[in-house]
Amino acid sequence: MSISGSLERLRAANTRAVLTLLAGEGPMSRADLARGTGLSRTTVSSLVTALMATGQVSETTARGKPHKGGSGRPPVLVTLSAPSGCVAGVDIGHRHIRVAAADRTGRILAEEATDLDVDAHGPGALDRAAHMVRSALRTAGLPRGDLRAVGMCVPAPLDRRSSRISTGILPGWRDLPPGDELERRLGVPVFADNDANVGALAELNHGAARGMLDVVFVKLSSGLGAGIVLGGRLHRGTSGIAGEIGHVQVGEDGQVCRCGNRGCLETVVAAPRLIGLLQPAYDEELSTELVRALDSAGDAGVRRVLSDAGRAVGRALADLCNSLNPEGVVVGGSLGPSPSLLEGIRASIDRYAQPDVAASVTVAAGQLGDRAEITGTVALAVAGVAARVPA
Amino acid sequence: MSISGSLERLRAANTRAVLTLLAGEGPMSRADLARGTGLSRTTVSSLVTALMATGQVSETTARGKPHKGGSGRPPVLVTLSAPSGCVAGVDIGHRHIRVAAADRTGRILAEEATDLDVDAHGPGALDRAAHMVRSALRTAGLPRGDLRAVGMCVPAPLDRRSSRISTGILPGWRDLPPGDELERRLGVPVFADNDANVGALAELNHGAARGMLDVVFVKLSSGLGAGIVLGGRLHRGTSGIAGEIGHVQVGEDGQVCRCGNRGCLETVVAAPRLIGLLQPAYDEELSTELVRALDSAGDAGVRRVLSDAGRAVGRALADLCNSLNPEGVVVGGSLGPSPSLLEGIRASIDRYAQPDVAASVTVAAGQLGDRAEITGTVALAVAGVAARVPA
DNA sequence: CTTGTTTGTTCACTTCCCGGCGTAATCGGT
DNA sequence: ACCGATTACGCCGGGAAGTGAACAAACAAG
Repeated sequence: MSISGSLERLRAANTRAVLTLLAGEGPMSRADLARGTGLSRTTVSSLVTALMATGQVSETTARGKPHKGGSGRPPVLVTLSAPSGCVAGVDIGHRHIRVAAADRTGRILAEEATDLDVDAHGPGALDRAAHMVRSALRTAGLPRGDLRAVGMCVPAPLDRRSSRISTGILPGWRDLPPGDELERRLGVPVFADNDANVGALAELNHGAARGMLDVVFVKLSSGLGAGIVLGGRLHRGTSGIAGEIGHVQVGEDGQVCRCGNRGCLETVVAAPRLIGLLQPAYDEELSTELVRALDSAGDAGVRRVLSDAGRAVGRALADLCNSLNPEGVVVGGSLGPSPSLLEGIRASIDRYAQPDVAASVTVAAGQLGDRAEITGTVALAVAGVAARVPA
Repeated sequence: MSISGSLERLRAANTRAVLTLLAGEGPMSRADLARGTGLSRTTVSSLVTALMATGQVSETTARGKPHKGGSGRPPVLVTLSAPSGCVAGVDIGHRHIRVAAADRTGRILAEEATDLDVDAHGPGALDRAAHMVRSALRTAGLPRGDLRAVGMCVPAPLDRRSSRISTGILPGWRDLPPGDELERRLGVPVFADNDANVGALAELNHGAARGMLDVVFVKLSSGLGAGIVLGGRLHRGTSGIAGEIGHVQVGEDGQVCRCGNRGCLETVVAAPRLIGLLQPAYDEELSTELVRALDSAGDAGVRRVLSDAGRAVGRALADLCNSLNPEGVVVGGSLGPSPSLLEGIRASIDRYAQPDVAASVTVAAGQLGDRAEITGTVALAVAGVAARVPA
């Protein structure tokens, strides 16, 4: 009836301490683990033998170097064995679906992508996604039964309470809880979130935001969204729709936005609109990749447009930085790495944010490019599995 | 050499669990404590006897009612004995100093206030504050040696790393770390923070934001600042200067602000400026109190000005709500409770924030009025003492 | 007065962690 | 090649903490 005893919880806590230390630092000796956790060597030994019995860790055959330069018995390194089973990630964009199969450390083993007009109707896209997951598992040589969890993202805010897509941003997805739907199709737990949030998670774990505690990740592509990391954890807000930075109003009489308001920042800086601005001046058909290339090459028109867009985004970010005083701003999405965009953002932050706030924030491009989302969904799935009891 | 053993830490953790439960729920029986903490009655008994030996809790003479309506041995309630020693709070504003002496539960026993031009020079104000603390202790009949810690706030952002006041907002306080200075004068630990932050803490603990996890507390008085609570904890940012909502630019060619920019929101809505707008139309000299009274009485001019100010603030808050998706917005400061101001804020949030964000946020006036800060500084001191080992 | 219920305590037992001792393995010096 | 120094690891006994069962105490209801 009552919760399991405190002593067992203590042991569990110590076990977790050992495992996280091991996860963070890589293979180590028992003695090092003892030093790192503050536990005694005896206890660590006991924990490690228990963990070896359940197969969660194993000893490395390769002997490590003695502790401190000098002599001594060489330690036996104990290493985290890759947990059994696998996970998958599903990145659903406006115009693409991308899936990945990965082991439970987050290493991606197979990947698939399709171009597809996702917006139009949801069920078909979800069928397709489920199919791609199964296919990716096959390519990676993983039996379907090994799948433990799936992470997914959609390019729209997701209400955590109804698990529905908030507001009519994505037509054809009304009243369709994407997580539940995919879960029904695949038969394993699905963790769904917004694309900017998983992007932030990816950059936080493996990208430009590694080690930062307070970071704002902005994603600029078809839309404009932000994933906000505070205290090292994703901030989702009361109803889970935090990060809607794209709907700051920048002009009373601006273009009408899909959200229903007028003059939203998103209508000014979204990639399609920027391309629309530039296209008349170029012969070839522009794409975001081409625009980025032209920017790196120093094309004046592109630089001007991207710099202006950066300034507009930076204006909103400056306000947000004043409020949150973050350590970093990471810019992702298809246009994220453009130098002019970054410069524009930096300039606006320097201009509009408080001097001390501006001085303490780093502005950097995302390191994961268009694979940020899929990396993040995999991380979401890995975290989701780890949160359950390891049984 | 090594850290104290895990077992002792376990007992300490369980003791803390009992204490916090007791602090949250008030006097309870040992059996209830066992149910609440998940520990066994036996363990709780053991912990309680230990706590009674050190005098941290005591049994109430008044017997409680049996657990569930029916019969049974009546429980003997154990209650948190007011911890020995006391704390003090120091609220430093632009034009006043207010101090309070309180017991370690946060109950205020004596209070003093002075009007004083604090901005001009820091050292004098700090001397004065230290003097007032000693005086308040005397009035409360507390020996000076009982003072364990002091919480204080200043009306300016405070850099946590240098513990200095950030930027030249407060002239005469440059390079003067207020916390350290007061600590030197009083000889006990001083925990210093920004006024909006402690206000948020106060409303969170004892006011309008009780029980909320994500709240934005805005303080509108001489300046405009925000204290941001996320996940039930104050968010201070990387360098501790989060919440600078007053320096959102609302007009390129606005008035020059003390922060160095032009057109900051603060220059438009700060109380002195609002009073300056209204004064010409009134015979008597206006004060914030009078303005609030006129607003409640339905004075058209005041309502218009406050409503416009609310809309301006609400505009900035709407953007922040879009980013953070909080549960509540609490408006404090001398003009906080004005109905027109609140209406204006609510209207702007409804207009400019995403519909789902606006729908999930409550806008309310602070409940603590001009005593929010002093309550918060006391809470800061209480928390600061509790964080140390109870020895 | 008896019965039932809830509380709080005592006791025997288990779980867990720690320190010390002994053994294993390697390095550097002679 | 040998020997001390150093580090790593396992085993054993001791101590600390928590738990369940049993028991006395205090009341309400019948």
